[in-house]
This record gives sequence, C-alpha cells and structure tokens, in this order.
Amino acid sequence: MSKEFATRAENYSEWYNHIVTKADLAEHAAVKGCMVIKPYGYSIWEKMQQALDQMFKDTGHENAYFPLLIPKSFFSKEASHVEGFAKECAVVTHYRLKNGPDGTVIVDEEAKLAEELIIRPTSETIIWNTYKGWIQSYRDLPLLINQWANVVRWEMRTRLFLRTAEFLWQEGHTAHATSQEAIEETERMLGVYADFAENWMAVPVIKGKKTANERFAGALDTYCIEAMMQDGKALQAGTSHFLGQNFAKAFDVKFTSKEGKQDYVWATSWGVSTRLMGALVMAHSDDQGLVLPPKLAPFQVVIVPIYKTEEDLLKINAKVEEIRKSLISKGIRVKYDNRDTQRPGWKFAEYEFKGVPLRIAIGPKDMENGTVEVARRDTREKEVLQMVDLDNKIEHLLSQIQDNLFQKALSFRDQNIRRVDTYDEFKKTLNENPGFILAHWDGTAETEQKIKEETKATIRCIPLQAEERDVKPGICIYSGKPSERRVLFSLAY
RNA sequence: CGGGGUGUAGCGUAGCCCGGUUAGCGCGCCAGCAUGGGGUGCUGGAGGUCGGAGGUUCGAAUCCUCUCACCCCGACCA
Repeated sequence: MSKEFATRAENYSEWYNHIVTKADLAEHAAVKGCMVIKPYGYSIWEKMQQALDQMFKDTGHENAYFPLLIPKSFFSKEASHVEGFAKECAVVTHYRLKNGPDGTVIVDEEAKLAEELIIRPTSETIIWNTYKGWIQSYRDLPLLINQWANVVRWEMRTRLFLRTAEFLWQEGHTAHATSQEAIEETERMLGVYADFAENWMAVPVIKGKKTANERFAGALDTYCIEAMMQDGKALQAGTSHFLGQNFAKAFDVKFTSKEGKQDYVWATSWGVSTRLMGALVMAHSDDQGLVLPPKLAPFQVVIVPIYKTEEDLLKINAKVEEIRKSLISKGIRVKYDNRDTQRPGWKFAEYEFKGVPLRIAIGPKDMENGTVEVARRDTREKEVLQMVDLDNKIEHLLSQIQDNLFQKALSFRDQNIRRVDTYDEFKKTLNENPGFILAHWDGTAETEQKIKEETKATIRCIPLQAEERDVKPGICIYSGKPSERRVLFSLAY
C-alpha cells in the first residue's frame, strides 16, 4: 500500500484518485476515458443496485432492457434532446472488418451501414419509439419501466466514476395519462433517490428543481438531489425529469382516454449512475483511506486472528467460526482473514484503507479473557468487548457507524451552507469558504450565466424544502432586481 | 477540443539539461531462518530496455518528429 498518500488538504483530487485506485475500486482501462470497475468496487455498486432495485419494485416499477444501439434518425425527432447530446455521441458506421495490406485489421469500407447507429447516451428515443407499440388505451397506463444499462457519452475530460466515457446506470422511463400523475412520479422517484442517498449511502442531499439552464435536454422540469463533497463542491447525485408530452409527440405515442378522446401521454425519466461511487468516496473517506457506510460495505466486519503458534490459531479458528455464524445469522457480512502470509498489522492497515466499517481482532489474551478487540473505521476508536452477546453489540455498532457517518456529513454540510446578500460577499465566500451559498437571484438565465462566467459557480437547484427565511423576497445579488427567494449556488463536479 | 505537465519493474522514484560501462534506489514479489496484540527483522534472489513509432548518431532513457495515455487549467457535461 502506498505510503506516499496525498491528504485531502494537500491535494484533493490526487487524494480522490488514490483512494479509487489503491482501494481497488477501479482503474483506467486501455480505452481512453473508460474504466475497469474492480471486484471490490463493483461489489459496492452491486449493493447500491440491489437496494435501489428493490425500491423501484416497491414503487411499482418493472425492469426491461432496450438496445445499446439507436438509429441515428431517432435523435432528430426531439430537437432540444439532439442538441443536448449531439456533441458527445459515439457513432457506429460499419459492420465489418477485414485484413489490410500490411496484415493489420481495417474497416471494410464496403460494409457501410445504410443508417448509422448511435451508442446510447440515454435511451429516451429508443424507448419512446417502443412505447408507441405498447400504449393504446388509458388501461395501458401508467407504464412504469426501469432499465439497468451502460451508456456512452464522449467526454473530453474524464475522472474515475465522476465522469467516464462509458458508465453504468439505471434509467426509469414512465408514461402516464395525466400531467399531474407524471409530475407526482417525477417527485416520487426523486424522493426514492434522496431516501437512498441518505439512508444507504449516508450522504445528506438537498432536493431541488433545476433552472432552465441546467435542465435535461428535452425535459419540462428537472429535479435533482445535490450532495456536498468534503471540498465543499456540489455533486449532482441523481436526477428525475418531468418530460411533459415532448417525447410522446416526437414518437407519436397517444392513448384513448376513458372518455374516448385521444391524447399524448405524459412522461418521466430518472436516473442514477456509477457516479454515486464517486459521491460515496468523497463524502466519507479520510486521509487514512476509504470509509464505507455499513449498509454498502462489501463486508461489514473483518476478523483478524492474532497468534504465535499453530495451536493458538486452531483454537481461534474454532472460536471465530462461532462468532462468524452468529453474525451471519444476523445478516451481517463478515470476512475472516486468517491468512498466514500477512501479519496482523498489515491486515489492519489494509482493511482500514479499504474502508471496512468494523474490525475484530482476537488473540490468545482474548481467548483467555473471553473478549475481542473491536475497532471502528469511522472514528478509529478501539475497545475491548466481552464475547458474550457479541452479535448484538456488533449489529448495534454497525448501525451507530451508519448514523454517525450521516450525521458527520450532515453537520459538515450545514456548516458550509452560507447566506450572502451581496455579490462581493458571494465571491469572497466562494474563494475563502467553499460550500453551498443561498442567495437571491432575479430568475433570469442571463444573470445565472454571468455569475457562472465570472465565478464558476452555478445554481445547483431551487431547493424544494427551504427555511422560512429563504423563501422571502429579496434583491438579486448580481442585478439588484427583485428576487422571489434564495436559490442554491455552488461550484460543482 | 485548446493551453500546460507527466510517462523509467506491480507501486513510488533517481538518471535526461551536459548522449557512452551489465539503468540505480525504496516498497512490494520469491526462498530461507528468526519473529508474531498496528504495515516484522536479517540473508539471499528474481524482475525493467526506459509509454509507442520513426529519425539523428559509431552509440539514445537522455537529442528531434509524430503518436498514445494520464494529470492540471479552460470550454462541455451526470
């Protein structure tokens, strides 16, 4: 393990890169901008998927799968949608290779596709093209579908998990009979994301609505959850879009209502991606490495034996087997590492770096005293516990760690949300105390754009839940014009 | 995609400006012995042709050209 490990204060982005690569979450692939998600990292992603998938099912959704390749013509059907994605699409133009003159493989120019195919940057078009055949009557509605998939967006500047050319995500695509119902769905799924972020990832989020500038291409409204990273920057952790009838019109998806009238259906789409992995790392980890919330940790407890003789080890093995069984019966994920090839201290450091929430060490002294040493990753505290009732104690500790991580992140965030009333103050705050800023804005795209150009800060969202004092009228920090309420500004990932 | 930087063994690096012995070091790896409650010590050993291609030269990690990847800044974006 690297001992020349950058701290957050020294170099935040280097620190992030080191955690991701050295904790075995992911590494760069041979393809530019793409990553290999390694087993340890993928295991965390699987935990996320499982939790989210259950939440989607619990809210009535079903999974399906749509193609990776989308006919180019589909993209031109919704004007703002094309515009939003045109610059970052990978295009498939041929379907065959052949041997070149010098023995290399070349594209067979004769095998040109009649219509080029786009590797999906998102699936609205292919899905709505399909929905046309599925929806005729109000009885077919609502249609509540989710898909787990990969998408490709040809990014100019990439970072592991935060922005890669290919990433994994889920995209929900629903169709409804009324606008009202679709808006409710949009809000419901935003709620699911917030719930997941806070209760599984232990990352507090602010729910809000995007301004027109930041809205998804093709949406009437985009809702989001915004999380604060330890450097004070915002990370959009999930989005939920109310698409109105834009895609229904573009793909001619109509239904007959109870009253026998024809109308276009109302749509939503919503998604979270492997970017959540980046959020997870940047929300909790410290200068000793990764810190994982118990609910998403591939293993929640690691047990390390300490012994001199083979005889000691055998005794410990037997004892640990009891402990392991009792923990497993509580649904706790346990790893027992009794490899003789690494020493205890090495293992301690290793599992700390990988963010395992709890470590149990058990040696001859413990065997004599009926105790174990338990170390928490979040606080780095150690205590000696009686083995009696250990499973309950561990279960309790894990839930404490989960809570503690959330509380820590929450108080960090709240300490770094500031209200400012002048542009000078705004710039000064961005400079000296990076974090979220609640400030008045006149509601125009021009002002938003100007502020962005001059300070790099953007309006992350118009919070859905705000304190009384933040929804009172005021004066725009930039233009001096009247403002209805404060909105949330920040530098962002 | 524009500007700047980096690329030497699995990782971290020295050497490069001022071309010239088998490219050095630390960690890790392998073997043995000792050790064993926070990255164990000693001894011995293996591993790199210097991101890739081309060029200059008697000779290139070192100079030149092109290219690829990564990092930082900018534009764009989840």
